Amino acid sequence: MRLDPTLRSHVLLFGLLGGALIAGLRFIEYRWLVVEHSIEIYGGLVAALFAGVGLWLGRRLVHERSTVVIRDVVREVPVPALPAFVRDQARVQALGITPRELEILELIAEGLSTREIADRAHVSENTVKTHSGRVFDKLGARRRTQAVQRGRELRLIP
Amino acid sequence: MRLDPTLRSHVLLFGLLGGALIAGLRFIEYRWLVVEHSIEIYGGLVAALFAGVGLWLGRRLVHERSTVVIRDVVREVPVPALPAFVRDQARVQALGITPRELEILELIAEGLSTREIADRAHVSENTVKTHSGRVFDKLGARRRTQAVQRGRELRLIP
DNA sequence: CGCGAAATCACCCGTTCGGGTGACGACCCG
DNA sequence: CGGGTCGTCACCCGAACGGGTGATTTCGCG
Repeated sequence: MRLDPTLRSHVLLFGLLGGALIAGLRFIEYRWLVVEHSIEIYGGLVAALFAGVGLWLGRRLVHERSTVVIRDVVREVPVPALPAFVRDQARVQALGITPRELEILELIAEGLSTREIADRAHVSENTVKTHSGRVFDKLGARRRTQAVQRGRELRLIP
Repeated sequence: MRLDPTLRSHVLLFGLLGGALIAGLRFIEYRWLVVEHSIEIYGGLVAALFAGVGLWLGRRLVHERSTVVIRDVVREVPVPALPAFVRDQARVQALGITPRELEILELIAEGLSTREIADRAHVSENTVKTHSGRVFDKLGARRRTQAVQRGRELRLIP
């Protein structure tokens, strides 16, 4: 199992935080204890600090970034991590949608034309049209956009 | 400014946590300090505990609940927080997309046909076509589905 | 083996879409 | 007042789409 860059950076982050924690604790220990400060203040500070770190990490973990290109301008935009889309397999079967049909539906949702889908899926345009026609039928959709809409709300596609 | 129930419960939660913290600290102080334990262990425990609490809270805050009705049974289910869609107004302006165009884009995203959009917006089909054409242009899209795709990833539409 | 489901491709035909151009009124701003 | 933006509508035309029918191949299952 490989570590992707993001995960690795998180691990690295934790390591650094651990190191900083140890160092910080030692420092605080010497500084504060010798001047007879209350253990409560010390504990409270540490607690607040780490609650904050936890909060920050929590938000960080559920956010992603993605690059988009518009008019030849590449930019990186924060995107709310749609928490790991899970297909409603039960509904797929209930509607009798085949894997290939689902695949074509996904490509449609990506905004591709029939020709582009045909190229990407290595089939003829006619084949794409039959697949899409069938999936429209099963979804009760009359248009591509409607099929995509339905597909989303039925959790068939992300 | 009114406090909605969710926010109020969060405030309450924080209050309780605060109380528990104080009590816990006192308890630990007496228990541990008298037996001459290391301040580092104590601090580490508190830190870990509150990092955990922070993490938990962080995840909690970005999740919503919504009521759904399935076969006449109302139940409250956790929902992967679609963090209350907020339109990227800056990008709307940057792309020079007008309110009307945005409106038509939304209706397209709902899977409506040109005719249906015309009816819903109380304008002629031709008008819808000019609006959609313009918005396609500004989004660099060639198809409805592509426009919807771009609109979503740019946070122009939900 | 034969049946059915899935995938593939073809052809036709009517509708919808996208793209281009032009035009007109309302409104705001300098 | 004149220019700019926005919204509205029209017409045209080629490309894309959807809907229907039919046909072939492959594959698993009984």
